[in-house]
Amino acid sequence: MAASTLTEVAKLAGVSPATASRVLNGSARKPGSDIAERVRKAADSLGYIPNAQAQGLARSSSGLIGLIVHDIADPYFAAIARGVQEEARLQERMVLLATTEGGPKEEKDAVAAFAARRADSIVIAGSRSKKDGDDDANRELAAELDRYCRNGGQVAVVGHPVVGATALEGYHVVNVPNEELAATLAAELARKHKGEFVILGGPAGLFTSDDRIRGFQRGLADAGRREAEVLHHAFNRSGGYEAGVAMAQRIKASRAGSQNGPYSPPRLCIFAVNDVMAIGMAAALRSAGLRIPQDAAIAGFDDIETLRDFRPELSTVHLPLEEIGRVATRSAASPHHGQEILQVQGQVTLRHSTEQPIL
Amino acid sequence: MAASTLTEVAKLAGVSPATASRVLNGSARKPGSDIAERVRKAADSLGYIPNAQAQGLARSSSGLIGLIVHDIADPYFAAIARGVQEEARLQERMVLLATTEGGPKEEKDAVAAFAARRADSIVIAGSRSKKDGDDDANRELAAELDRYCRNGGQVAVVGHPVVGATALEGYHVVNVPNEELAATLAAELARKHKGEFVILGGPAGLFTSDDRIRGFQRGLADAGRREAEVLHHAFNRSGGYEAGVAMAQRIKASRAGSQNGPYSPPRLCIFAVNDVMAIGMAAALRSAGLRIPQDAAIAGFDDIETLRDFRPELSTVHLPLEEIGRVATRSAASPHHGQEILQVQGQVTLRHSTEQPIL
DNA sequence: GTTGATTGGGAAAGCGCATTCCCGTTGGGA
DNA sequence: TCCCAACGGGAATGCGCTTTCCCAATCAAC
Repeated sequence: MAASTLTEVAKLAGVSPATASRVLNGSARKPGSDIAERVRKAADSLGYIPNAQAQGLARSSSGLIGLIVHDIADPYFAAIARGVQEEARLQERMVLLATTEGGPKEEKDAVAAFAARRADSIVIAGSRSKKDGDDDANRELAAELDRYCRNGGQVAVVGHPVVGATALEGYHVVNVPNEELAATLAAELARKHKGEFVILGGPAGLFTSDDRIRGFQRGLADAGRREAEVLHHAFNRSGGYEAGVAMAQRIKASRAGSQNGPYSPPRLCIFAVNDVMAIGMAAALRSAGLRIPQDAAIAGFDDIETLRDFRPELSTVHLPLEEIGRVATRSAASPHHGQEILQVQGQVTLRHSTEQPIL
Repeated sequence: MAASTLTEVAKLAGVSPATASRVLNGSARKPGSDIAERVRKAADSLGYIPNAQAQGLARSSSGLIGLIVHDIADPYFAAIARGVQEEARLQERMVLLATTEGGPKEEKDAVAAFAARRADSIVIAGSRSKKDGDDDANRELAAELDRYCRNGGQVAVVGHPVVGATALEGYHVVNVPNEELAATLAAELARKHKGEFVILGGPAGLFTSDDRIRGFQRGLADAGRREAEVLHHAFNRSGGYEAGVAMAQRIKASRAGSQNGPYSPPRLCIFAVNDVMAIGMAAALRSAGLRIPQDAAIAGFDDIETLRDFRPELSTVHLPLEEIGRVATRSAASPHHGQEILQVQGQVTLRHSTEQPIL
């Protein structure tokens, strides 16, 4: 038995398909209550489920929201996805998921796929990047997005405007003040921490990472501190761990070199551009026998919920991730004239991982 | 400018829509190469993107996979979702996401929505439950699933057959040996741990939770140990934390009561039915000043990746979550005659949180 | 050279629904 | 009582695509 159609319902109820449609799928015209009742009963008895594809075709809109993330298992994206999902439910739409591992090529494909499905709006949560060799793909991505917008689609981007987007109509940007927050974090750390700083960044060219690095350096400079060395590693836990292995050796070496004096060399403060990298770093240092914050201070960024139970508690910058997802999705639902820019607030949150060791 | 259509492409290329369709959208019949070339060029110059809704309508299949989870931000579900997503990409399909908070009513709605969108298959990752008052909703869910299957849909369920499902055609069950693994865990713990056991479960009626509780009790019994007390709390971190607050008091009280003797009362071993509950419990105990594993041993279930960096390292049962997602999705893609049952393997993994304190 | 098989393209019929347009009824105002 | 407006329902069209069916042309075989 194939799924029953509107026509079958209409026939059973003894009315025309038009009337059945009006009764069942919220039209402006409301048929008489007796007829409506009959139709509804017929639909019920047949177990009628409207064919969303046909509906979408007819009214050219799909009730779909496309969500683009790097990796749904990354808690950062998972949190945003939850916000998107919540808001989607309010809008009575469904979320279509695409993961891209951060590649512009994959992002372009995802946008095309969403466009093909006539998604009402697209939320891009994954940060864009500008690596060498990505130029072409980025251009294509921008072209694809422009086309999507010209066709009436709405695009909400988290964190950063799309590079090279020419059409402004239909673009919504949820601006995350990465740079400012990183600067504030640097300022606060500089006040308490007198040693050197090292920045553990993602791949060069990744906007989110670059912004946070730039902000942190600026904060250091404003506090009259030297520019920090920058390490580039993968934007995930492994990247942090890998960096941590090297870092541990370095810390130990520098200690060994100054064994003659009564004071150990000044403690390093490591700023990882996101929490999972910070955790990777911390894990590597710990397994090398170093203690945090005694042997090195560590700060992250994002304030991932699952990591709140990590010890020592991680100093970080709180970002309202779910809220970001909600805001992006909401804004994309209400077509705005011209490009819309939304702000969200973050909050520097110092915890135990950057505390002063008690001497 | 609206998105261009197949007809427009055909017109520009000077062929019929039928031919254009055959060229662009993989049909069995391959038009001549010169014509194909012309069509492809036309499509390219117009930036043609096939309308997936129309395609879906015409060939009555959508290229969509519906995924049902309780909460996408829960790392357990996020990991499964990643597996689903990976496999979906291989199948060249997209993932439609629905979150239900575990409510049968919401699950039914999600299934209906997927059916409306003519999803090719549905993966249900969230465990079903059988609480009082859920009976009606569960029946409706089963009915909805049955209908979906009768209409040719494929359903893959993780962990547990759907209660009350009558149609067997189109059902795939990825069987997670929760009970056996919990029993093994209990056996291994019983060998090392001589004190009392307490089980921290989810809400009564939640299958996953109930299975693990039952298995653990069986394991204890087989080892000749007393049945463990069972606590029921929310199936997430807060539930664990809440239970932990009470537990901390209890442990302290029992200590105070036996201050006269030289030995402190035997250490408790707490089995939480999932990792996030275990973490919540651990956090609560810790903030009450208790140490793990010295003051209480804790074990979880699932082996959530993000929690690997938690200290003390959590004893748990490893589940190949991504693999589970992949397997479920793969199996749902290949219509099976009758009900298909798949097995996945878990692995008891003892770590520091249940180690013997050094006396 | 004729016939039958095969190929390659087009015309047309849906897929299931929304919606416009049309027509028959009814109700109210003059 | 008559006319016009408003209403309530149905027929028909089209959304964009796939696919069946049909037809003309080409080819091989006899």
